[in-house]
Amino acid sequence: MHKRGTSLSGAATTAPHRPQQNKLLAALTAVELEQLVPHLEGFPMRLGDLVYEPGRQPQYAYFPTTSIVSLHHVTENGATVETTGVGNEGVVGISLFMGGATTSSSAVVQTAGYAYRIEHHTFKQRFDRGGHLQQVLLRYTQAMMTQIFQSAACYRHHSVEQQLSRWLLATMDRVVSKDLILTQELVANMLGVRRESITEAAGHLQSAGLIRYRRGHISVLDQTGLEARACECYGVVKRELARLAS
Amino acid sequence: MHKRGTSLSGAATTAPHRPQQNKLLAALTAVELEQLVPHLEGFPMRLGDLVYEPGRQPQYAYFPTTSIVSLHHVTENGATVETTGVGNEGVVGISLFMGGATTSSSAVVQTAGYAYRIEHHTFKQRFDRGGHLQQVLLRYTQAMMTQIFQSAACYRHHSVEQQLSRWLLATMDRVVSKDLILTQELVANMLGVRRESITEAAGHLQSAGLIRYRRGHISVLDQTGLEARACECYGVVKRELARLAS
DNA sequence: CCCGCTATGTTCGTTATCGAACAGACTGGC
DNA sequence: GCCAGTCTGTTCGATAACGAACATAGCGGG
Repeated sequence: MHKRGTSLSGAATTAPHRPQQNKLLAALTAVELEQLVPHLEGFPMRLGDLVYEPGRQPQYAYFPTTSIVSLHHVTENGATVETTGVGNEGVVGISLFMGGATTSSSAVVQTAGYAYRIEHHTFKQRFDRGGHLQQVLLRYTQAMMTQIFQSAACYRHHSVEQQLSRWLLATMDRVVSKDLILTQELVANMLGVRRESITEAAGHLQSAGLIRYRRGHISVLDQTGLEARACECYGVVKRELARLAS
Repeated sequence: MHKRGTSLSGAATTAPHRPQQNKLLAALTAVELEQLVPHLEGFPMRLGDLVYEPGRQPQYAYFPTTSIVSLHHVTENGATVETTGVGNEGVVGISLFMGGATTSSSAVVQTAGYAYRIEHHTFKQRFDRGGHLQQVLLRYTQAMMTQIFQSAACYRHHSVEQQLSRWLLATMDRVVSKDLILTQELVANMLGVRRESITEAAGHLQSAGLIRYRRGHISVLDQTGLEARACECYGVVKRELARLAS
């Protein structure tokens, strides 16, 4: 009586995660995706997990769906900066198909969630076939480069408060919830500034009514207002990502 | 005995410019290079020439031989930073094969000299054939990303004097002469700092006997000493370029 | 050979960020 | 319900880089 639905409908409604939640995978043709799916392994990403270590050959590429991974650069004396964040719009593991084997960056899970991962040989193999998959990946790589260009300019010329605003907005765009789970210390490491500078900047944004935060949480209250405080970098990167994704 | 070589050796010694002076072209197989040569056009690069304009579709890719091109990012209020320099180790026009069409950067000739250029359709076509050319270009792209990662960290964490040292060393590596033709104003734009800051830093380096400069010229006197003053970024990028070029 | 342009030098006060040190407050686990 | 550990708030002085204004000096074209 009930339950006459084929297994498909049941599966579709109950499946909590699908590869298509990642925009790069979603951009593939049906055929390509189908061929790739057997090699994709759902993988939980826990906050703080070290996905890539600089100088080591990575074994997998990761397509985040609900998680966010942060790519970092660490200087000799331990100071860090985020070079890019990767959410469901991208992939972690560019170097696997670019040919360099190792990366100079480390990759850390910044927001817990899910990702699909693929073994590096298979990944490279599929990339080398050319076609749409290659095109999608290269375009994304270029979008990533734009992000880094912009970040470099931003680090040089914009204030901590502007950068914080920008970073919060960019992170919001990658998650569903309006509540980000992270400490000020963590954000400080992302932006490569002191924790106190974040406290101060966040204080300003809060008294302006743009965000609200408590121990370990930050919520954006007024996205538009925050955009006005942020530097142009946010908009530039967002538009470029949209342009290259189309 | 020796010289049993034919006309080839003669041509090699008299030709003032050869595509092989560019390391990427030199890394190609003989066959690939031969197929590419008919499409390569020798091209003089004059100081200050605007090679690429942000947002415009470039018509050529450029393989510098003796020239240096600087990729810039310009912020809304006109402030600039160099994101990468491209000399004979690279190519200007990544976006042509990455698929994004336009670039967000502008490219300016920083040191006059020579380059070989190739029309963008042909370039893309050759790239899409895969093979060694593609591999070489992608590897270079990755090296370029490393440079930008490092620059971002550098802009955040290192002093103007360190950055100036680094930049001078990197530039020296790309030219034959020990005498760089550039003003302090120009260098300031590269590093995204005030001209006065460069005057000050250069003054220090000069009194330490590491460099010598006069109106429009800077010469490096003590490369090793300069490396000691520079931040790690110089060495990191140099090693990575070497690694990925091999 | 001189004039004007442009590059460099120098000064001043101002600002953002740093670095260190410590106080207070929240939260999760027992 | 308490305690330990961690996160946040606040202070202080130090410093690097900024912004503007002006002085000097070298170079190249007429």
